[in-house]
Amino acid sequence: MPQRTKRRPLTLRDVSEASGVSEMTVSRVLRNRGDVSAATREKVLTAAKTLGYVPNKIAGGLASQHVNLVAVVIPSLANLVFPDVLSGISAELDDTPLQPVIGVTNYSLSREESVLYDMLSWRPSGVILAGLEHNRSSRAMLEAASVPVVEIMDIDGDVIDTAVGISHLEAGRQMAAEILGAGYRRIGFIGTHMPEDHRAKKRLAGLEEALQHAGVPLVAREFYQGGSSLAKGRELTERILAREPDLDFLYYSNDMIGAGGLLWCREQGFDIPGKLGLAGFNGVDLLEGLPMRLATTDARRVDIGRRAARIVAGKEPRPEQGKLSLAPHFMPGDTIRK
Amino acid sequence: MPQRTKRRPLTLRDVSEASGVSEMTVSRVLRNRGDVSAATREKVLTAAKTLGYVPNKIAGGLASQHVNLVAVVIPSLANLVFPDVLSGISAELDDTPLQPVIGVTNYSLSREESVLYDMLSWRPSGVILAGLEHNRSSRAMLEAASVPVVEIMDIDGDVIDTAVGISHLEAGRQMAAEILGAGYRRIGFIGTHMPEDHRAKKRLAGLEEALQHAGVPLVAREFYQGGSSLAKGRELTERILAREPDLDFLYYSNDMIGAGGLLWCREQGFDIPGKLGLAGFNGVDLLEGLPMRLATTDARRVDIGRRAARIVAGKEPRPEQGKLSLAPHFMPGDTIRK
DNA sequence: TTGAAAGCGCTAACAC
DNA sequence: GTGTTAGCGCTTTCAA
Repeated sequence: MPQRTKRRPLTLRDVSEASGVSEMTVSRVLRNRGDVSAATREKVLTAAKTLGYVPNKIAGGLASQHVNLVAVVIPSLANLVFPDVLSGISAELDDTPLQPVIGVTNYSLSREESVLYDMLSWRPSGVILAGLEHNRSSRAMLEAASVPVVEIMDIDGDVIDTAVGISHLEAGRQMAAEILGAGYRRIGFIGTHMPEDHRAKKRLAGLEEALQHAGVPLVAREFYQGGSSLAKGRELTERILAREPDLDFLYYSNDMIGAGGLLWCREQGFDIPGKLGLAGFNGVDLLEGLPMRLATTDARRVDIGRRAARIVAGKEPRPEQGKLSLAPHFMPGDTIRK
Repeated sequence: MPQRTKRRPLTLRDVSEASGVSEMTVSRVLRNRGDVSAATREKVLTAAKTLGYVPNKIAGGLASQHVNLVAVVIPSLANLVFPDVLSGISAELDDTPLQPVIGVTNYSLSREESVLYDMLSWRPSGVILAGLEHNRSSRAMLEAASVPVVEIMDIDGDVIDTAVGISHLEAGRQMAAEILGAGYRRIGFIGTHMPEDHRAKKRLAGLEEALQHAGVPLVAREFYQGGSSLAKGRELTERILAREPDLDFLYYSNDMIGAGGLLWCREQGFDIPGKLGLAGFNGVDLLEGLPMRLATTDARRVDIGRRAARIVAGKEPRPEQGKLSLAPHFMPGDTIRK
């Protein structure tokens, strides 16, 4: 085994010495800035490659007073929706110098605060974060950061700088219209325990508002804690139907539990969508390939990621009033009567 | 709208002036280093909070010559397995000063190289990256970085510094033993097109080796490109059974396509596990809640994340030979005969 | 087209 | 327990 002395990390100076070109010019070459003759350029590039030099962005960032990072703060990676948002962001950032850095809050506002603090201490060029609900310190930090801040997923509420998302209130209303239009009248809702999930809460509010407007009460609600899974969907569906056997429609707060409910109902021999209609929310890919396609609302996740990234990157202007509202898109699937 | 002058970002100096304490002592307080009297401490903290000061880690990192970041490089976030690995990493890093920074390669070695280059330019304290297959430049960079490098998921191959994972060869052999032990003899394999997926390739090799050893040939293979989904699983299952209708076992390279196959086979009325056995790989949560539990191998994702993080954090020593091998765990489910 | 000087905001090392 | 000094590795600015 070779005696592996702990190398001093390489610096610009090493490349400068190896190439016989000043540090400044080496720096120019490595960043493609300013005019450098082809010959010097070549020398520098060769030297850098030979040495295996990797520039130190810490020093660079300090000197230039800016850093090409975009802080992206989301509640969870386990939730199927966020990878989609991230892929939209990456796609749009790919042809810019900006790079996303992901932080995860686990749906906790205080964790969000500390994640933001850590990320802002790297002085990113922009921030993208999920939701409009943040604690006071987080809002203060974001305002003090004086970089673009884009809140995503939701537009129903107060915006710090810019919001890109759908109206979940509207999504709830839209679903109510579809449910009522299809003739269902005894409707139940299944969702996460509310304090944590502001967007589901807004959808429920939109649903109830529209139902009430039509004189149709929401018959039952069932809430759960923790992550979503097919198993949870089965369990909650069984429970709500045990309590209220004559329900004719179940609106789930996400596709995963909706799919679990769907599988369970089919096994029980329910007539879907004839006697019982079902709908979820998000429009995740997972639904393709289930025995029946669950009705759902496409929450425009990839688009949201893209547009947010475009705004942070300066590819498109900040929308008027700071809100960019995308339209939630109802997808009928096979689990709601035509 | 208030005239919002572009503020100069706050510095230590501002806190120093506001509190009447030297910059150095302010720095000490903010980092909990060295002895500072309770009184000064209080003054500093108050001043910092009032101003809304967020330390500049770029400057800090440059001065201290180190940065509490761990680069985590994975192929994809859409793949259900990586969020699990990441949660293991986070869990173990949570009580250390280290923070994970995620980079995504989209299963491309050249993209891996550029992601590594970018991450190493931040001079992280350690690197965790998926797989043992990297291009020459990537290996060179990692070796030159002189920080702990932990390759995860796989241990069948050459290690740069440390590897934490399971043997996929062994997982394939183990599955072969289970399949043969249950009496299946006409076995097919369904998986991703190989060049991209080294670990699936190793499982297939392990499977074939063990089958061959028992004098049982692998009857059919079906490969696909792109992401995994239930729909893809259905499609491939239909195709392989159209070609080879007398197969009595299907081994899938992951649970998602396995689950799709399972759903399809049930709809076709196949007798599972009687006439046809099925197994996937990974042991993802998704499987709970399907009509039948797919047989699978638990790939120890969370444990892998934890152990890798522990090694990077110095909580546990680098294993001998640089390889930490966890045992893949067969889970029979309901789709293989007892 | 190239180079020299100054300094980004913080912390290590040492003095008091 | 607190302060002073020097300097981390780059880029900005300006001069040549």
